[in-house]
Amino acid sequence: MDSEQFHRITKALADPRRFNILARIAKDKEIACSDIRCQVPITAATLSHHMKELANAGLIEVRKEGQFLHIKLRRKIWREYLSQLAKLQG
Amino acid sequence: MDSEQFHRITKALADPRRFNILARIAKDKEIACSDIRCQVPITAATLSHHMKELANAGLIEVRKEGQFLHIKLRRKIWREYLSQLAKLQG
DNA sequence: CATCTGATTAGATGATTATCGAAATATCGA
DNA sequence: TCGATATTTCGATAATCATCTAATCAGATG
Repeated sequence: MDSEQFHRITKALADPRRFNILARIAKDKEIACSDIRCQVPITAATLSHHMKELANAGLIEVRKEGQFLHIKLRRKIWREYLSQLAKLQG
Repeated sequence: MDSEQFHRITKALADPRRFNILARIAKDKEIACSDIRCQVPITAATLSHHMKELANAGLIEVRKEGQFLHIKLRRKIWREYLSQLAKLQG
């Protein structure tokens, strides 16, 4: 993972609301965007914005099925991010 | 670690310059603020600001000795943060 | 005491960004 | 085709924040 992506991820996590959304995504193998909206009080516009940030950071995989978006955590990237962070410790 | 501190940490890491400073701190057992300034091009005011953010997040321990500040990574906190992050993975 | 050096504070500026409402786009079902 | 639902885009606003300069504080040393 290059340092650019690393920092994009770090910034993507920095907003608490966005982090919580990501945590929600991580709970399931896959979740629909509309399901997230049922569980988190948030406007569609704002959720769309956060999704774009998470996708931009490479943290999620987005699959479109009809009207719906299905979201998955990219667990391999997440593990890479964690091991990158762990390097700080020496 | 409560969620408030967790989010303070994620925000503290979100600025690349500040993250790099933290990484520099982590490299040594302890480092003087003035040494950091020799190694990173940054004004004293900005460095002071970043130190405050890192301290506020609980990531560093600050020891004053005469005119100098000596900075240490709080490795226990860092480990706690990592393991908190790892919980996302399930 | 005068001065130098390290660090903080205050105040200002510019950039980024989270948020929303409204309009637009897309897909489905009747 | 019409209406309902899901999502995106646009435009605006408000808040946050990184950065700097200048001024100040604190400790060391002459």
